[in-house]
Amino acid sequence: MKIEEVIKATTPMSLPKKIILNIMYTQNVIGESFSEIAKAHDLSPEQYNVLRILRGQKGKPANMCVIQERMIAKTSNTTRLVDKLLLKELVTREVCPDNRRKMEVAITQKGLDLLKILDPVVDNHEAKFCNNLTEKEQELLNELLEKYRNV
Amino acid sequence: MKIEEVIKATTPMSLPKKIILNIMYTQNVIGESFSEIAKAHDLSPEQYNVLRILRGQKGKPANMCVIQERMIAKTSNTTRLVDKLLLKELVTREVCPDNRRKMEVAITQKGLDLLKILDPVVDNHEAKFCNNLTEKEQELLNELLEKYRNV
DNA sequence: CTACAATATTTGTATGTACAAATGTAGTGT
DNA sequence: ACACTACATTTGTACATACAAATATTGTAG
Repeated sequence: MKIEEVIKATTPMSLPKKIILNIMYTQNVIGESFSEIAKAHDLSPEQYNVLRILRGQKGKPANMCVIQERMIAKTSNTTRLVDKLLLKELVTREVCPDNRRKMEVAITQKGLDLLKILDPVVDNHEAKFCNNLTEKEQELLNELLEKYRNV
Repeated sequence: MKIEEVIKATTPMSLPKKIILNIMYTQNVIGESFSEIAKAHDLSPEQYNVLRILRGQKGKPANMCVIQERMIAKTSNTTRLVDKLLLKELVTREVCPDNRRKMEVAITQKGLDLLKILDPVVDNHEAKFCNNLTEKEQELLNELLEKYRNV
């Protein structure tokens, strides 16, 4: 469906407006699809995101500001996200011995196991949207998005 | 900046994953930029969205479900969005005489005036991101996004 | 006409987000 | 040592979102 039909526009729109709406709406479609996946395992998308970042640390714990800077939505409240993950025993949180201002957050085995289960589901979710595009088109889309974003 | 640098990825990612993260992150960048614009006029992005939909009605009032289906984020709570706009006297809300289950929401002159002020700012915001792309590339990006989304 | 399903909207509740202020710790200059 | 600034995180508050349940109205089958 074209974006004009999605929002049932009555008058023609400029190309820049169509692109913006298309990106906003596409993100929404992706986000809702991913929400379902995460929710089925009692995670919010942002909680999943934190777990993924912690696994990327390969054993090393991450402190709060490291997590924050690696998140997609930079304005999330990391403290409360980690609180929720703690309750589910998917992460640990300890004061950093070298610098007591910092916290060391690490993923637990239970957290790693959960990610392992989710991996193929997430891969499939990511691949699903690319089904209609050739490899060449995928590369092009990726390049255009980066060019577009870097104002 | 490439998306790998944005999220400071340590290991290489698949193209489908890069595209998804790129769309999510780009939406975030656009959204935060637009939030500032809306906020400067005491509107949330979704409140602006409702006003824009109501103006598109060209005088005809819209009922709640019409507003809902034209919004980008379909899960917003339209009742409470309209509540906020009512308080600012940017819209009116009345029971529909033909069907008392429905509400008729219409934009006021004050609302139209506000949109008029915002129009050039929003146009500029939309155009800004396209600056790096040729007309041809813009068309291509738009087409690829629609192809991508329609799973 | 009555009971029941369908439609349109509102409300309640839990959760998430945005942002400012507060807290606690570390580094720096005097 | 002292005051001061910078840093890292947490907390408070208002607002937004997700989703189920409640309310009110209309349409419909028997």
